[in-house]
Amino acid sequence: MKETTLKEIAETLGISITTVSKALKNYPDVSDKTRKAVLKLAEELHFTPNSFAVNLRTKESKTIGLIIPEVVHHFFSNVINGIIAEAEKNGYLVIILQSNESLELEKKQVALLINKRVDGIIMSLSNESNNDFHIQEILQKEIPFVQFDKISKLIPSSKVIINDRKAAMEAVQHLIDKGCRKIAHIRGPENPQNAIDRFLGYKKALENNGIPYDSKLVYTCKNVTFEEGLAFAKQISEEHADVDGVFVITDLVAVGVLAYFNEIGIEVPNQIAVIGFSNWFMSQVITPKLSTVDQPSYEMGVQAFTLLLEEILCRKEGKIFSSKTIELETKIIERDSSLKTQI
Amino acid sequence: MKETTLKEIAETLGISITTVSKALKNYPDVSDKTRKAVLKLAEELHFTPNSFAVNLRTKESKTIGLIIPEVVHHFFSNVINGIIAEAEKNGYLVIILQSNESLELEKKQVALLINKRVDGIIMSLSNESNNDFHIQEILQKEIPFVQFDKISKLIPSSKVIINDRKAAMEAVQHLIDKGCRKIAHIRGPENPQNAIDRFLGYKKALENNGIPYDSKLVYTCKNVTFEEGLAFAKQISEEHADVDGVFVITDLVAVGVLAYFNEIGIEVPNQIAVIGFSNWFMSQVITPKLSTVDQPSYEMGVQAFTLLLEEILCRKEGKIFSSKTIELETKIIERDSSLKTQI
DNA sequence: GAAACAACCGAAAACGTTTTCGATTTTTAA
DNA sequence: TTAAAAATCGAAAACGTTTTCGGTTGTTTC
Repeated sequence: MKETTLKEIAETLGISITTVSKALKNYPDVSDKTRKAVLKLAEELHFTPNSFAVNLRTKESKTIGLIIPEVVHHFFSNVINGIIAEAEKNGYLVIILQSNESLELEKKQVALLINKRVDGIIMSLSNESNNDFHIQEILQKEIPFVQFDKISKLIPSSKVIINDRKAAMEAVQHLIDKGCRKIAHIRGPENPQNAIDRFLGYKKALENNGIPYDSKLVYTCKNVTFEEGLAFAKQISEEHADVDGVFVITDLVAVGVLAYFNEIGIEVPNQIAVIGFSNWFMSQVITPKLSTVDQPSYEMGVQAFTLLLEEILCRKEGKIFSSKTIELETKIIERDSSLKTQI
Repeated sequence: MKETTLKEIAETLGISITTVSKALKNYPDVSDKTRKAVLKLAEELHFTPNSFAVNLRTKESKTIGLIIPEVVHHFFSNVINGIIAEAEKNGYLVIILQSNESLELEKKQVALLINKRVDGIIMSLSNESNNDFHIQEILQKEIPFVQFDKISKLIPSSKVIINDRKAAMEAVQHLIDKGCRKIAHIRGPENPQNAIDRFLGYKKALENNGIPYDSKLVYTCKNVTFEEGLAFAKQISEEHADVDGVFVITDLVAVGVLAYFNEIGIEVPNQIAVIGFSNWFMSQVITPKLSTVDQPSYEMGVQAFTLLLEEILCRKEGKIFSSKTIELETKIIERDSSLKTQI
């Protein structure tokens, strides 16, 4: 089960290790004759360079790390998909870790990746996270770093984002256009920038249309789950019988809202219209089909890796790197849950 | 940005690299005094061993590879979750690759992982795959290897599976118990063992109940998608108006079936009952709620890694390894789509 | 025929760690 | 006091690759 090495090839061919290595890497100072011989033998013996040795020598592993809050999540698994695909296309492999929305864990994961000496890190912050020490360490060690989705503006790095504020504004405007006048908002936790931005977009849309903002109509998720959707839908229907529209932080929660409304016989969309966010697959198969905001998740993954690779290559050449932010387009998906037939 | 090395510590302390290394690894032949000094300085300089060098020297990377057909899939992302969690608990990281159900790609991914010299590989085969050369290579190089979910019985390796035949039989029996007498089956592709086994379970259940098997009632998916669910539901309703139950290979397809039946006004479950497989999250939020077979996906991931680790450790000690198969329990989840109120 | 040049090759260092084995010092036993 | 045993240390090899730099041929030019 011995792996073939340069040394073996060199010895059977009666030449030096150096020449073998150069032949395989197409250095100009090796004759065609020996190059051919080396290539032939290498092929026969199924030679592949020992990546451990290559890593040590070149100080790079062609591996990147990805930290996300949760793998089992339609949005994130799509992003993973994009990152893996683009990474592979460029000869990189991806190590995936989960923070489970815990700052504690997130710190540990970062430490693990730094220890592994990955060539770069892509990350969506956990809810509690901000510009903490573990992030500082990444930056200070000049490890290429890209944030996406849940980012912190305080962290100077490349970012791939959407315009959450604008997208939320459009979503709420859509509800208003369909005739809603008293719109509740189920928002995400306090901390993450995108929860804040979506909330601001909600407020702005109301303002644009001369609808007074009422903080009692805003409900704040803690864990952003289906169950919270159920619970808040109950609260809304009990506390504000005249609400005629709900804008929900993400589809998973919105589906909970629909489930509750279905159960107690509140008619969606005519009595209360609902719009979600992210365009999860399930939103098109539930009844009524959920209107939502489409987020280009796969594309976000692709772009995140692309930015990371730029930084990796730039730093490798010793140049100073200046970070970039890419903002991708979102799109309102109109489905049944917001299409009131009567006003 | 220089990383601290053993050499640095050795020089500032005026001792040898050997001693520093031994002190850090608690070798017995270093005095308490020097050990303390080394530990203290290492702490101060934030020393962490260069993993590239460690890999080269120890010939292991504490990294495993995972190849699955598709990340964006409720079942697989749950398995990923279990594998990552258990791996991390044991000091291993996970590289994830997708085969996209393509044998071609799968071969490439295996080659990549072998090249990276991962310590082991966990894999769910693509539909086209069988005991091909790339798998042979894994076994022949004695790389620890575990199959799960879509396995090939021809490949001698550890496996984590469910009893698909039994589970399918129970699912169909459930339909029969609820009053179904003419049951269609939407099955998976020809090749994969679990599609075959579920089909056999379907047949067996009919036989057990004296219901004649009719091959015209069996529809075969190619890509196992929502859209195929829609299409086959249409076919079933048009070709066999008297079908009163459908057993579907997996929830994603079953949801397509429900969507079509909902659309054209076929009443589920009273007119046609439906049961799926895998217990996807979405099956509990659609209308009617989908009855299904619960598969312990997270646990499968945990067990898969556990088996892999066993093999890694066993081989490390040079012992010969004998593979194991773990079969996990499934459970029928009764929901609305199969609970006929009239027969 | 000498000088200049090109073409080809290899020795050796380096990457940073782990581990064997022999050397030295210190302690214990007699 | 001396011999044996224990405690402590370090030199060196090894893992397999990449790359620099100098050396040896052979070829061209005047």
